[in-house]
Amino acid sequence: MPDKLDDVARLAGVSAATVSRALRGVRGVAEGTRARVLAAAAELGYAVSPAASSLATGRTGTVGVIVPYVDRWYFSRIISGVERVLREAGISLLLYNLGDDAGRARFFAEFPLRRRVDAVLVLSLPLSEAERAQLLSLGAPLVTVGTEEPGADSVGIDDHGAAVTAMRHLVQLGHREIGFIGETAPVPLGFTTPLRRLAAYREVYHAVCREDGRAPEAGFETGGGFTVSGGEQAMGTLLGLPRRPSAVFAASDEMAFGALRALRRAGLRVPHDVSVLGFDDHDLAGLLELSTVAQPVAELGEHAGRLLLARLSDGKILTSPAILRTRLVLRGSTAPPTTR
Amino acid sequence: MPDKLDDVARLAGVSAATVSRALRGVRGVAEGTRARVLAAAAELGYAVSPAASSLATGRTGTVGVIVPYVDRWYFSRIISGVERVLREAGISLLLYNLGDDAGRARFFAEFPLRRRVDAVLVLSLPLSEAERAQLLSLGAPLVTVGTEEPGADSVGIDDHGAAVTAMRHLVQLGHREIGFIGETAPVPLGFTTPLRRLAAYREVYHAVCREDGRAPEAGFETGGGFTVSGGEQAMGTLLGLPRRPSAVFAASDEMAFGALRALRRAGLRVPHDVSVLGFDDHDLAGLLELSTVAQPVAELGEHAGRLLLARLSDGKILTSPAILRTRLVLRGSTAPPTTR
DNA sequence: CGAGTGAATGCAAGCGCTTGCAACGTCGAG
DNA sequence: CTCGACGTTGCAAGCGCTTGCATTCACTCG
Repeated sequence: MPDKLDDVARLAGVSAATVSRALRGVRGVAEGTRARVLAAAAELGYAVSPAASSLATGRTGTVGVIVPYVDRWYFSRIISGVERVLREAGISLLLYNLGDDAGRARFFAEFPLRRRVDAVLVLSLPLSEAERAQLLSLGAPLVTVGTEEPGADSVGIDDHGAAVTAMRHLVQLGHREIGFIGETAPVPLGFTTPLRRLAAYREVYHAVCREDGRAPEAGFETGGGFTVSGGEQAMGTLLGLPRRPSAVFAASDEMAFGALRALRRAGLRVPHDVSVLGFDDHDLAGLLELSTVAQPVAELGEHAGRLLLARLSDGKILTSPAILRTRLVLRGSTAPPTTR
Repeated sequence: MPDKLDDVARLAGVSAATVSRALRGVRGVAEGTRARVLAAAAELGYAVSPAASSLATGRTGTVGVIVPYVDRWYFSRIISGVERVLREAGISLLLYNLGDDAGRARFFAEFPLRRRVDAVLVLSLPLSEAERAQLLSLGAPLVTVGTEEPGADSVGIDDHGAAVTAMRHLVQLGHREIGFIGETAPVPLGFTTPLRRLAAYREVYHAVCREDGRAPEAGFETGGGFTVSGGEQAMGTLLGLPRRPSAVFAASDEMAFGALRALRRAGLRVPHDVSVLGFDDHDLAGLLELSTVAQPVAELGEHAGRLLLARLSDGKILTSPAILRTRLVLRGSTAPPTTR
């Protein structure tokens, strides 16, 4: 039984319509009246009912954020960034965590954000034709981070370019035998980021092999599931190979951490025996002296938030995706190979 | 212009009232009718408008989750756990990130969840009298994780007991000079968890000092802000002390990680020169061979989710908080002190 | 001085659902 | 055969806002 618009109206001595207008700052209300209304509202501690307002206007003051995982470093940072800018704009954030293919299927089947949000943000998730259509059918702006979708604004980094730079660094150090830890097909949830990093790896590694006049080692491409333990296993696989790589490029720092562990357990020293290069610049990368590709994760989130706000107010969609800069951070895990 | 209840009603050849009842599974609708309605709704891809429904019933199908940070390991895991169980129950999660005191003040001033949620979950945040009153004034169930509040259900761990166990482990190994890395007053956002762990530290450490007939080193209590870099600095402080501790108990793994780094930089070996014990069992604790107190973070979140659902359906509040078990995980960062 | 103008305000009709109550069979019991 | 009970369904009144349109009023201008 909280107060309603009418209570405020009565207290301020005006009609409900005027209160509504005054509270929302709509023009057409005399200054004095507005002040009186505001005072009355403050006195009663009144706040409009989002449900009623939403029913009347069709707007919800809420955006839906769809994430594959919330408890991974990358995603939690992005969410944090988005949340910050939305909160400052007075917009609430409805969080939907997919988790896996089943969760994803359920989400799109039930589609809980129907009529619940004014805009949607999708993180790192390439959409199927049907999913995109479904999302767009909401008639709400769609923004993506890390993927590009027709009809959506997007922010991201140049995954391919960044990975090529990373690989070139290893090559320049003198490495010719470079392993990769990423994701093996089928990639969970259809992520394309791992594929882009893999493609960059291949491009550089295969070029090196061509120069050396030999075939690329097929076994050098391993999957680590973007987790520490996955990375550890993948490194184990790499170490079991007849021809061992002298350097490893991991598509995420967390996998690189796992690789470091596997190496340590195997009694190998980094970077003396094997160089390791990661991707992300995770909080702990510095701690572990991991060389890596830094990407501005918090900024990605904030930028996405700003894109949402922009789309919410003017609705225009940017023609090209915003690409944020990455940079190679060299620490102690990469060095020239030692001849063995 | 999505379909509305009436469209479904027309298609099914019944009244809107019947559709409403059929869709929600309310008793009092003939089986055949219900089937027809469901079919019609499916055919149109109809879904009720949450706003309208909420306006009519007063329920929102949403719970608000208030967190101090989303991008810290502990919180992101909890959120993930909560989200999972809520999602399975078809409930949406509105996320509010406080960030700092200013954000907290703003949150309670604007109080955006007023009339937006059916229940509220507060993570790790001790509430002021006023804040608690404000939250309870929503008339919605309140659940907390990591704190206890009158009028709220809660889940947590036995921080004090767990920390005492951790400290005793160090003592049993033979350590008498034990440093602490936690939070120094004023604790940000008024967290009490750091204080409980500090109290446990003192209890054990002071007892040891009494046995040895000497005064506790005041400088042994340092603050690391629950971050890696904070932990690193704190360890630096500890190392600068005239009498250096032979073991350090960090109130979080992330601070322990920082401590490890400071030690490595100082050229000291763990556990040979200094033992380090953390708290959390962070994903990377294994990687760094950190001995720690494991707490079931995901379970805390899931339990909180279940508590919310229970409160949402029957409204009864548990008399006592649920305490989940912790356990000491011994890895390679703790060992008996070496006489120097 | 009257008509015209524009700003400020109020009226009332929705927005799309839920739900108490009435209406309408149908059926079994008396 | 009548009546009451019961299971189904529909009616219509909200739920608390927003907003197009009408109204009122104070001015300005010719």
